[in-house]
Amino acid sequence: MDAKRSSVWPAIADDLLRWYDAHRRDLPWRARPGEAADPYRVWLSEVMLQQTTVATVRPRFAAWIARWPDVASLAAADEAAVMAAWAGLGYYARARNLVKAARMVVANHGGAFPSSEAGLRALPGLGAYTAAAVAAIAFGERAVVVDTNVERVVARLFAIHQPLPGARPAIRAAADTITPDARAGDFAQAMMDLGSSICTVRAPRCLLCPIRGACRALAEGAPERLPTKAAKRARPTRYGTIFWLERDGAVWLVRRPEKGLLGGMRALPTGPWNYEPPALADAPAAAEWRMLETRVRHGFTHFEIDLALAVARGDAQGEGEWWPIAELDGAGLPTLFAKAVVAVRKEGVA
DNA sequence: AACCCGTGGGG
DNA sequence: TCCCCAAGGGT
Repeated sequence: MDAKRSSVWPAIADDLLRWYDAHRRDLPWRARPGEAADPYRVWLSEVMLQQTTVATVRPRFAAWIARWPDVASLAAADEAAVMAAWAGLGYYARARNLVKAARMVVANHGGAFPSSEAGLRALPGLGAYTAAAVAAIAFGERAVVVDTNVERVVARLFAIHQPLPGARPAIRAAADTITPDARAGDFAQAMMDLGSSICTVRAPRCLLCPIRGACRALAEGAPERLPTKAAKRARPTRYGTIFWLERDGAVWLVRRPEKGLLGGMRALPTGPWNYEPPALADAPAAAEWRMLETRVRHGFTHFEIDLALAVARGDAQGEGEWWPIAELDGAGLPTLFAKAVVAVRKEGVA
């Protein structure tokens, strides 16, 4: 580890920080200039922003802070309530790890976040990026912060043509050479602001870029072609059945297994998800199931699912809970099942 | 080292 | 419509 190495290209950091001082975005989790950052807010925002857009996170961050304003309150929270509060944000392991990490901070660190990159990296849900980002932004440590924005900016700045993900080590090494000792957090956020507003994926606004003079990809003439990426695999379609079992104005909900897809989330029962057309296997009850006309299609990262909707009235078997249909909005269902609820409300159970 | 893990918006 | 993408992490 060479955590205290100064940048090789100080002029790049200087130009970028000057630009940042004039154009920085005003974001709810960002401390005002001169104010101390709150590690809890920095951490929470970084986790929410993992693979998730600023526009999506903005309102969710505010609601979360209103409910759990500090680590101690989150550590004391009921995990099911936390999972429900995360519903719709996706990548639900983030919510499970949020609770685990908060409890570790309280139990093992006296309620204060570790300030070193290595200490942060030991908490669940903090990988290389997030640990570096929190160390830099919340604690001012010099850390090499590489997210997808920084990858793009650096790949262009140094004209790294090797495809991702193979290019990651080279990109990180290059990022290290421009990371300054001072204002590490501002530098990281400046790189991300630059990537999101100037050095964009499709049509970079190079005329507005504060470091265009140093950009080798611009000199080569086609910065928008970098970074290059390995080809992606096709997304297969799977099929399955969602079961809507109703009794006395309530519907039968289950909790999905902790690990795997939508892990730990409240859900409608489903059968197995196969590459064949759906059947009534694994129904939560022996009842007179009726198939609705509407089907639910939903895309995940690596496959698409096409689900039939089976509805019935009757008693349930196994583990689960009756949930008042009128209060389903508060159940914290992932989007896939929220779509099913809309479909059932439209067609009715009869 | 691949693969798994959600969702909503933009072009 | 369809594809790509976003302040990635875990295994």
